[in-house]
Amino acid sequence: MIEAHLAKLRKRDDISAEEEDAIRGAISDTRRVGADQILCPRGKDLDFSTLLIDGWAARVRDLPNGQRQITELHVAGDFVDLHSFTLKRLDHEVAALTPCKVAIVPHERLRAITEQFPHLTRVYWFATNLDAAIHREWAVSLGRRSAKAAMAALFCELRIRLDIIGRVRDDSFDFPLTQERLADCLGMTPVHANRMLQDLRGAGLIALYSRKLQILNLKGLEEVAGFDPAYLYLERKAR
Amino acid sequence: MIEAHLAKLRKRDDISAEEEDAIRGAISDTRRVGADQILCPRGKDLDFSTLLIDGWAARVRDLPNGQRQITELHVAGDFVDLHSFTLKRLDHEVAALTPCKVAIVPHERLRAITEQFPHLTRVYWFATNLDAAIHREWAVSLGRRSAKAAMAALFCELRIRLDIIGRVRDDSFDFPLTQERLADCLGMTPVHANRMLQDLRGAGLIALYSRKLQILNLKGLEEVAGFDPAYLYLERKAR
DNA sequence: CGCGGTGTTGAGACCTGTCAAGACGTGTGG
DNA sequence: CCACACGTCTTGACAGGTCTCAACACCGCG
Repeated sequence: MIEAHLAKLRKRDDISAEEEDAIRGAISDTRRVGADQILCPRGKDLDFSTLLIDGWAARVRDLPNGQRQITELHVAGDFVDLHSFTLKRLDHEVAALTPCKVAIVPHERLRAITEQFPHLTRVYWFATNLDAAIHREWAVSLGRRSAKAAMAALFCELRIRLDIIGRVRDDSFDFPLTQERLADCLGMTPVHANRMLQDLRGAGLIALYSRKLQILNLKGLEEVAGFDPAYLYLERKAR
Repeated sequence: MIEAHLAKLRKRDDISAEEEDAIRGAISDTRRVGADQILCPRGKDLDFSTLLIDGWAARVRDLPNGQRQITELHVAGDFVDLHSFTLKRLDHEVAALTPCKVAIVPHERLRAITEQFPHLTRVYWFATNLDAAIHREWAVSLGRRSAKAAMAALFCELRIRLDIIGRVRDDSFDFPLTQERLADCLGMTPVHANRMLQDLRGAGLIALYSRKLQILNLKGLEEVAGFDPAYLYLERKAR
């Protein structure tokens, strides 16, 4: 059930059998949440974190004027609000983009991990730092990449992250976002997202139909994006 | 010497005398770095982290085409690359914007803290999560705020962060960035940054001359920005 | 006094947003 | 089985925000 999570961790460091047991033991419960439901509310005091077992979720910031910015996408294996363990409350919502299955991990059990498993603590600390690295890359896209390049970069990132959890086949994977939500990731309007998508399709780089994304020319896509996966920290090291 | 750092930590949680000693003991060395020098290189394996004692620094991502995006500004008291402790290398540079004084903290001593001081570990984990929250807010600015609002939001953020370390007087503080670097924070061109600055000045919201920023109408500035300081986690809580 | 970095201003081009209409596709109910 | 409704995708025309290029002003410093 937490295979994707373990795969993600073990991509970057060794996790001992004892640590794996500690992780499994930290889960108190499992839940299902419908699409468009709020997984983690903004602002409220939280006493547990949420591990995404299956489905897609997003960190969402709603603005006073009705606009929204998605600051990160989450897929199976991601601890969508591990940072709430030290922050105690979130500055954003986490929303389910599809029906999701999640595991609940009480903060008291995370706290116990920090008392008893220093290495596992560092591994989870690393995981939140990886989220921050993804945020920085998105800032680069939002600030300095053209709309087309930003979209290409997002697709390159997702291909790697999904590949780690075994959800990519021949550079193809499920991509359940509507164009409107894709636009919310990239800080543009849905209309413009649509046009950029057409550009990428027209250039023979991708195909995206019925929520399946196929990368037809990975090298070309990475070139358009100016993509460098260094920020995903794909090397296995003692943390 | 690390008063600013302690003030920042104690704004969000209690730090015991013993923990304070551990922090002081973790510093191996102190250095001075000139303006425009690189404090922390990108990509290289690092075995120490850098605590900013005095001066301004920035996390910088350089793009192939010569553009740059600053993803966070750092002021005295900030651990500019605490995240390198678990990441082992950085996906960005940290550059000195002014002459800086820094303290060096070897990763082995941080590791010892994670083995011996679980609470202090959580406090530092929190600190990196706070950086991530700032990244998210910048993503909102870059993606969804107008150029003028984004600039206003940055000034609002800096006022609070600098106030925590006692560097604000009557809503005025040193602001040593050139307009070009300000533009690099906001993902715009220097010319446009200049015009937006004029807008804010013209509206009587701020004055910025000879590297001093004075906020003349804080309420108005916050309104223009749509500013909500929730993401700065200004409440003191057991982490 | 001259120089280089920085700040300011203008005109025009370009990218992206806005508004609006229509196409497509899927599920529902008659 | 068809008609319809709704969400989503697509397209066009135009507006507006931001960028580009260029020139000039300002200022601290050697």
